[in-house]
Amino acid sequence: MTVTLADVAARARVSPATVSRVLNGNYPVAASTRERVLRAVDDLDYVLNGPASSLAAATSDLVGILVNDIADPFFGIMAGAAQTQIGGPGDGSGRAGGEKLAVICNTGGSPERELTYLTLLQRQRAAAVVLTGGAVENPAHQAAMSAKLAKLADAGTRIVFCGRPPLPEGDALVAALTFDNRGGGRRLAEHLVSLGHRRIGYVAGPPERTTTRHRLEGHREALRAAGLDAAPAGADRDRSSDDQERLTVHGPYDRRSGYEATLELLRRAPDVTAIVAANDTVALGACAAVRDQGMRIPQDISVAGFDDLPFSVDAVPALTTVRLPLFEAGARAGRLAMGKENPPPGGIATIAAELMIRGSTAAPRG
Amino acid sequence: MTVTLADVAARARVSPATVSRVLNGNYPVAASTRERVLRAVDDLDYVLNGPASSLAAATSDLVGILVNDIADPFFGIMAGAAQTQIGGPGDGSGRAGGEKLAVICNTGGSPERELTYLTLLQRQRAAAVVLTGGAVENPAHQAAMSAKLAKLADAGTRIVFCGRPPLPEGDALVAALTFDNRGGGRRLAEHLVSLGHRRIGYVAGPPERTTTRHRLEGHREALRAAGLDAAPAGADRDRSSDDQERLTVHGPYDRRSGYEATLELLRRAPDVTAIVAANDTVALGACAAVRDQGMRIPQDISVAGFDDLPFSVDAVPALTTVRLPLFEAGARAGRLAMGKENPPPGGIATIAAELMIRGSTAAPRG
DNA sequence: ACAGCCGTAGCAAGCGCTTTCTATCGAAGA
DNA sequence: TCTTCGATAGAAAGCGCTTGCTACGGCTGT
Repeated sequence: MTVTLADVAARARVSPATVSRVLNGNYPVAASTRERVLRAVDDLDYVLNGPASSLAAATSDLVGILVNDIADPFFGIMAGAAQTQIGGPGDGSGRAGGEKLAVICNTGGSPERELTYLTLLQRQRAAAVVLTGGAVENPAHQAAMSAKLAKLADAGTRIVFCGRPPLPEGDALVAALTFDNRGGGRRLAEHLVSLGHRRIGYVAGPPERTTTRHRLEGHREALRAAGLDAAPAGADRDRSSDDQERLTVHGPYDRRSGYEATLELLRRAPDVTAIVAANDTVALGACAAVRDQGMRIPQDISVAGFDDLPFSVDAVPALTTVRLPLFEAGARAGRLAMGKENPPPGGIATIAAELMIRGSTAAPRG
Repeated sequence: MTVTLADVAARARVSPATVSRVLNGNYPVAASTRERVLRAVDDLDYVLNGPASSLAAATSDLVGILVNDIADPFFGIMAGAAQTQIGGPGDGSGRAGGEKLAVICNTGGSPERELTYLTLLQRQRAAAVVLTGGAVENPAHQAAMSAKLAKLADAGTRIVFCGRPPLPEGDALVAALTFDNRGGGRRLAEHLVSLGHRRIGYVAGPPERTTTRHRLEGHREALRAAGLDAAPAGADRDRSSDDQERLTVHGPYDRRSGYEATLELLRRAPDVTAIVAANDTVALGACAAVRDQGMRIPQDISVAGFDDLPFSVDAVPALTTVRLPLFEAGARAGRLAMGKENPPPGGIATIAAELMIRGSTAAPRG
């Protein structure tokens, strides 16, 4: 029924070994022979049997890309970019050059699913794995991840982190590209402070994620540097951090959560003059909430986001945010996964975040 | 080095066949034996060799999901939804129930890459393939796709279309879920007409895509029904379709194209009172262009989109659009791919599109 | 003119798993 | 008590491909 290597070999009047070598191009084959084989492949419409090939060669051409939420452009952009570097141009039949199959795995942010996908990829003897986005800061899970990744690396799978800090004991990893979330958070807060804001609300992501923590840390760093971590006049100095807590509301990285958290924030601290959101999607929700409360942006309250997703510039007013070069980072991660690019010195590179000042932030009134 | 089935068998003091049967759970194995095997699997940290398994069983647990642009939430949402139905909960090791590996393949809208990915999936003996989004209307490519899909189907791969019309000779397909783009386009135009608009610009997608054509056809259908396909007073009746052409500008489905096409449209026909965009992303660009021309939405000009992506409700003013149940459709496609759900009668189901009237459309002035 | 090589092609042994067919054991039926 | 059958387990034959090693010419060098 299906055409096998042997069929091609028979038609080309050569041995299966020769056909294999023509297809893999890693062994000298006379030009005339090669041509004959290629013609036979074409005539028979032969398609390599991937599993058989992977089994015999002990490696596969699968590259896994793990994302937290593929419906979120933040991940979509990175994954798409990575894929451009992975799925080669392809020649249709036979096996092309460095052509690999990039597979995007949607963990939904769940640690279990993350591990499950890693096992699935391990089972497939994946050539590489790219882990994108923030990690969950749970010691047990991190340990499990480390162990799993070590096993993958042992089996020859290349590991690349993209926009994700390397694991504490980042032994076996090939490369890590991490975003300067802390620096971005800091610069954003500095911007607001310099505009004159003193009470700044923060709509944060889920507390257990590294991304959330880093952005928030940068934010608070800036406030502290500006002497703004103190509680309002008259309050006990020791309560300053409590106050910061009050100005921070956590929730998932989605629009709805941004809306609700902002409402909650406005209830808790009606005197905030600016709101920083965990990311642009959340910021959109925050904007909606602010407006629904009858306030104008930025006249009554400033709002800022993070990531600079494509839609952010089209928000009205355009969203002040921190630009992360998602496409570039994803592409680079893809190249690293393919071994097309050398890992950065030390295995880890920090990618700069650029402050984009737009219309949604302004000096507070008065 | 790596643990194999045989190692597990040795440790559990059973034959490899028994281990295989325990893992696959499709053959009676005494409870005590099963337990012993499972313990051995655990002790040795055994992970099934996917390629070997696929080779022997002649099927794999890969399910391919083809998308045009994974950075676009339109596809991200569908793909993510499909994946929720495909990647089972997973039990970590061994082989879980209906657990499959969903792989998202980003074609970038390129016909060649689409075929390449199909070949790659064929090579992997994928269990199913889900094709999402509009197809390119090129006879040669469609023929190639038909042939490829027929071959895949022959090999036992299930084929599901999601938001994509079935191929002309849709023989081997299992199921097709198509969006009522035409109906949506029609209702949207009817809405604008009923508001009193007479000159409606259309910022369309790439001309060769089915989605583009269907939406545009629906649009023009409604205009025709309203007697608006005629050229402006005084013009030759025969030129009416020329006029429609003038009111239509094609471009890629992205924000930037929406911006530029709108500028072009405004130049060509400064008298339009409403602009319908190919989709929400394009609509955002259109809004920006309109505003940059110093016009207000909807007072000076109405703007509408298509898809109802999450950010659309947050645009200012909120975008009138046509809601497509992307998540539901994606999930259903996933279920169909898994064989968890029966295909619709006739193999093809049309999914309704709902008009969402929001603030970006209003009656024209005067 | 002969040994030694280089350039090619073939042989055959797996890669690790699934599955058909066969064997075995104990209990139930005659 | 002996046969029959159901429930389990094992033996072994591949699945289709890769690759180390061998084989075979024709060249080159002496």
